[in-house]
Amino acid sequence: MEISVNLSTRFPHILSSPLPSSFSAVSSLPALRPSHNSATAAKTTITIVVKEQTPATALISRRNHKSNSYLSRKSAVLQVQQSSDLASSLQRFGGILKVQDLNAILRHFGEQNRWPDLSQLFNWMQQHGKTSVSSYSSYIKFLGKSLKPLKALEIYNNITDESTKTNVFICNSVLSCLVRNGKLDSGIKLFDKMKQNGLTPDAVTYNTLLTGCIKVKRGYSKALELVQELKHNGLQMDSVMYGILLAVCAANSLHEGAESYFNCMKDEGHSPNPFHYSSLLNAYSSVGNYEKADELVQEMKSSGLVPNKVILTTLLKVYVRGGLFDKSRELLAELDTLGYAEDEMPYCLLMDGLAKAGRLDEAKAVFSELQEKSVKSGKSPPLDDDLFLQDL
DNA sequence: GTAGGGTTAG
Repeated sequence: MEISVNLSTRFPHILSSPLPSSFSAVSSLPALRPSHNSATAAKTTITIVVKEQTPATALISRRNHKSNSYLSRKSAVLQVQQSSDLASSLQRFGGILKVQDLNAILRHFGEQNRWPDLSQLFNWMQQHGKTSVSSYSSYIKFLGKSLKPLKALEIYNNITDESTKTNVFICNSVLSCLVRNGKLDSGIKLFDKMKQNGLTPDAVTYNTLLTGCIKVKRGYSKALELVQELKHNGLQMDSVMYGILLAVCAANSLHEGAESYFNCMKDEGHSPNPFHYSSLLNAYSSVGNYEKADELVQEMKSSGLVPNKVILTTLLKVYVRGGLFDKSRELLAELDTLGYAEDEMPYCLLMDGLAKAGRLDEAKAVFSELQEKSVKSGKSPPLDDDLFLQDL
């Protein structure tokens, strides 16, 4: 079938109107671009060949339409991401961007640590009603990364919709933000409120809070309470959870507890990874139990894992704590050979142990060795949990 | 079309 259309009037209208869905246009639309020279344009007759739609061509048509729309949105996403003037580019492209596109830009800003752009975009999205659960969970996560837990709480507290406020992704994101910034007590208090409001916590929720127990006073007992609660809620311990618990035990010098979790984990069929091994080793270091440490490293090798820098440094710590200074020096030499002694940590471990044992000359000798090499150092201390409780 | 993970020093 072939029809002729006389485009004598109202070009823009014709061009902006979609063809009936039962037809697919074969002609090239750019040829229809209206001319400002109305004298010539008015006489233009264009032949459009149309074919009856079959299910197959209908599918292709939909795909092309979807693809074109996707491409233009994708282009707009890039324009906004690369724009030096976010406000004007949002004004220009914001209209065609879907919430998922804006979320992608939001994540991009977050991954690039572009904090001012991140907040500006989120504000725009809120003002234009273009947010979803994902927008909140991403934005709050990045507020945590940029050390702005108060801002995250403000965003969360301003959510009025009940189901959004108890959405597990958003709740986990807020709790993670607090824990990441050293606010475990505030996090646990907020967690209780969230449950009262209807949150059903999942394994991620508990792992998030358990992580906060590692570097905190009374962390072990808090962790035990959380474990009891998650089991009561029918959730199961997983490999990650065991990893966190081992770290909690190690941080509290509880080598028996660590051993017990390690064995439980294996009994339940989880294979320990280097993180599990290093935490248990670290727990052994608190009592200088080098026999068990050596045994564990052997077991690790037998399972096919190669001891890495952290494992060997932790083993050094065990030897030092156990007073095995000759063995320690041998291991330090091995670390050096492997290129694992480029920072000051292993030297500090050995010097500290020697000094505490009153072997100052030997400690000084290690210090001289350290000075001869170009070693690196540096790490900032974490933040304190201060006035957060009163905000909750 | 979103959230979470554990390791080494003082």
